[in-house]
Amino acid sequence: MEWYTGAMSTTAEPEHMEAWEAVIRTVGSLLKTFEGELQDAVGLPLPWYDVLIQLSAATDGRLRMQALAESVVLSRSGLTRLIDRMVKADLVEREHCAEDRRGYYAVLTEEGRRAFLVAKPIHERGIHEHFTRHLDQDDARALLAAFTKVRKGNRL
Amino acid sequence: MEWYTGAMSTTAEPEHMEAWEAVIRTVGSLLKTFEGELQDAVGLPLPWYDVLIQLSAATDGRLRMQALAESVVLSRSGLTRLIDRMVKADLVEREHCAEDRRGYYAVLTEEGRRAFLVAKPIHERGIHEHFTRHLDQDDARALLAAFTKVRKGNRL
DNA sequence: CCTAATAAGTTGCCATGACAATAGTTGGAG
DNA sequence: CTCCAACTATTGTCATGGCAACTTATTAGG
Repeated sequence: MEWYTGAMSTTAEPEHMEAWEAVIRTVGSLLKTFEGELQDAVGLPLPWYDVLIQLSAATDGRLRMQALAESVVLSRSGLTRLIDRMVKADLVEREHCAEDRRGYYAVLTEEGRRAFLVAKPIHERGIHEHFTRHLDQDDARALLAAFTKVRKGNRL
Repeated sequence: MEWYTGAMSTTAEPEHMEAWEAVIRTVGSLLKTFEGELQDAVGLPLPWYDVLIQLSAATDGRLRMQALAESVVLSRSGLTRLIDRMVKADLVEREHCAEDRRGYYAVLTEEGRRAFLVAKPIHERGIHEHFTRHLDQDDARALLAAFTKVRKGNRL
């Protein structure tokens, strides 16, 4: 279907466009803020924290590189280097996969678990302070509903 | 661009945290999609397009580097390099600022205006296809309202 | 005025991430 | 079986962005 050809493309739904604009600018700024807070408080970059979250949520604190890359939304090569750094920092270990010898697991170390437990409340406070504090229950519900629709619509 | 989910909350606002997670995940994927579409169709990276938007919206198609850096959410040095590339591509010119000789304007060239006019409908169609198409008027309004609150609350 | 403090942009240097090519592994078709 | 296509992860190379130092210009204080 082509309802968005011709005149539509030059005057496309100003209210929707405005919403998107507000979303990306705000999210961009918030991410910078959160990155700074985590860095200052625990010396942990946000991508590291994201890996810690994913591994902490996984059974046995381990995930295949593949799965981790998808949940972190980072390229495979990007994740390889990220894990390299975290291994060097003793937060994560690599473990050869027994069933499929092509694969590797990234596994949380004790140090990694500790770092996560320290970082988590700090980051959550940041989210509250800069994001959720400004929203009431209806806002949050509407937001969640809208973004869920978009995700499903794009099969993400 | 980097897209990191917050932790699932154990605190008092699971619905808010969930909303943030949905936002950040969805936005991350959408940005990758839009970047790819723009790149394929016009060979234009998303940050370039963002600069073109800002300059097109400004009077005389010109903005101080400082102002541009803020609206694009990039550090000053980052913007310097971005503008360097766009100058090399003839989309933008630098112009010495008369009132304050420390300053520079980034100014749209004719080529820049044309590139913007080509890219704009493509990008807007992408936004429609992957984002706004899945939202009704109420969703869009709620979204805009919520993110506006957050922005004001953070003085962004 | 003249000097110190501040501001606007740029540059050096480094960290991070993407893309393409590569090595090792698996599994299926003939 | 064997060979080849597909898959997992890593590596080489390069582009991009940030921080801190620096240059040049403006402003404030005495």
